[in-house]
Amino acid sequence: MSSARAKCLDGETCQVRVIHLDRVERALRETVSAKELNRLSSIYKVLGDPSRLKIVLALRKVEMCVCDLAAFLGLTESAISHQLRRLKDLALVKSRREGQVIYYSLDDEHVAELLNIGLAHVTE
Amino acid sequence: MSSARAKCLDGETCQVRVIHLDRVERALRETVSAKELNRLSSIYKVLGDPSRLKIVLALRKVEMCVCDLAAFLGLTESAISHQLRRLKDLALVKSRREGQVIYYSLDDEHVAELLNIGLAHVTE
DNA sequence: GATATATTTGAACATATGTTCAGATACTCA
DNA sequence: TGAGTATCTGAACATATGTTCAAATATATC
Repeated sequence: MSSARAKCLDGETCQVRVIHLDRVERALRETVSAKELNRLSSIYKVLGDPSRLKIVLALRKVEMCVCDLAAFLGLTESAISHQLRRLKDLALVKSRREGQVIYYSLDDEHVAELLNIGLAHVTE
Repeated sequence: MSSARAKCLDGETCQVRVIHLDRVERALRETVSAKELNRLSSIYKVLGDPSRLKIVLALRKVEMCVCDLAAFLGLTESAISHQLRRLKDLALVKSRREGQVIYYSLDDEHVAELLNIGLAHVTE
């Protein structure tokens, strides 16, 4: 239970204060891969902006085009387009073209589920 | 299906291009309250930082103190403390004191669930 | 009470982020 | 093909963010 010196993550010895070396080592053993961690944090981060969150919450109900979303949010169509691209890059949103109009909607049910869990946590 | 002029959100007439006025109006009707939207985006945002996400993922398994987490993440104890405060402010994390040591853990099952849904989405 | 330890705080810095503006694309329909 | 419309792009700006450093608290132990 007393303080101890531990090895750094990179293996070199350094001065790191640790109280529960066993817990730290266990956490290090059970850590998710850096790739998964970054992908997951990117997903949360992209939902962490009020504008983008408002976009995906709206798309939960009905697919919309850029100018609809711009009117809904009160933002520039350019701003919406930028945000939609970020959402699309992370596969949270997908698009389909119909004539001149591009319709956006949630990519799959996982995204809706992620939003619903969050909403339940907030509205209860 | 053709373009139209719509009223602004504040009721004043302004020049906003809209293709599907019905969808925009429906979205406006079904929008979540600003308070809930902000709270939800704050929760996602706080999980959107890799360091904080790593912290809560670790706390999912075992409670840890500041210096343990600092060793685990390879960050300053001060940095960890700052991040833990943000997590605590949003009620994602709770703490209890035992002697000189303050132990941190996830606040409730909702948080773990939110993380598990995300992880499932990423690791599948 | 005084000392030691664990944690917190506030200021400061560099970096990242969201939005806007102006202009470029992509596609459609006549 | 050419005009018209919807969307996208890149640069620029102001603001927000994460980390560190130095110093302050708070608690426990002697």
